[in-house]
Amino acid sequence: MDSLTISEVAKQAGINLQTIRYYERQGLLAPSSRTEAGYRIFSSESVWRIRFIKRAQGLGFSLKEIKDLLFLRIDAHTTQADIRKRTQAKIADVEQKIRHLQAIHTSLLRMAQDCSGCGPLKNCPILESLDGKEFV
Amino acid sequence: MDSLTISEVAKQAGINLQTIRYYERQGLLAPSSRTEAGYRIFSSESVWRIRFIKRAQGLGFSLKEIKDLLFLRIDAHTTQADIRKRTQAKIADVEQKIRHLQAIHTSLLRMAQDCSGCGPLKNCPILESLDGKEFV
DNA sequence: GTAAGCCCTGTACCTAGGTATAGAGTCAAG
DNA sequence: CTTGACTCTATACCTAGGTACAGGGCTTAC
Repeated sequence: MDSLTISEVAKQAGINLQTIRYYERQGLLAPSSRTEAGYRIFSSESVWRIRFIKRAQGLGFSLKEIKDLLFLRIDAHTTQADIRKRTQAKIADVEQKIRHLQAIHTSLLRMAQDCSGCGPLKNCPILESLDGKEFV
Repeated sequence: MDSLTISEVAKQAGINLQTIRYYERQGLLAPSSRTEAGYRIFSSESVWRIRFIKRAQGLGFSLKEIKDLLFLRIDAHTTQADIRKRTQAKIADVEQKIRHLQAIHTSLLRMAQDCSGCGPLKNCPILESLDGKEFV
């Protein structure tokens, strides 16, 4: 009752069947065994693992980083501190992305504020900004 | 003196030569003419246009959106209001991305704070979060 | 025993924004 | 008149994260 076919896993995890095979190729997931005919057999743990992957992706981890996390987890020498360190690196990463987007946001806002929304196009301050006449 | 070869444009705009041909294929840029031998001839305006593209990219516009902006600009019926509207749509887009990253940031921070950084791995609150036992 | 509905592998395709390579033609200097 | 630097097109390759399809093999119910 704990042995699932690939389509059952896909359905339970809410994921495309092809994606499961893709994760297997990427080394993120493996069937616990195969039938004589070569059919993949998964345990319900695989469903958890896919959910883990999806949550971590949602938090901005790449598949490669997630794979690292999974292997860290399996490694007997890994400590909570290791996992915490990865998480803190990812926090710094996300903070960096936010700062970048905020700089973009500021520039766009300034451009839109400078523009009255009327007047001839050739005097459009937004396009002038993009032309680099006064914008860094 | 206003007619440049592709490699001169590439050098002046600080961009890869192949990228210029790529932009041409994408309809973002075109040589003003060709020599008899088929060599592209650019005007120095192309250098400005590439800078425009690079600035707009830096502000989070995709090449497709930039192409739209360029065509808007050429269209005689376009007004400042049209350009302003695009810019405001992009502002909303950037704000959305910032909100998403901030939600990620909050979750990651909470996970890291819950984790003392010591203790056995099997009790790691970060991994528990990712396992979905208490985390949305 | 056969048809539907699974499953397998391998390969190609997709977006986005390029970069690289192959094979051929052109141009200018010595 | 040849050599090296430049250009052309076409095609392949790259990351990231998948998705789709072709051609075949199981399995199960009728």
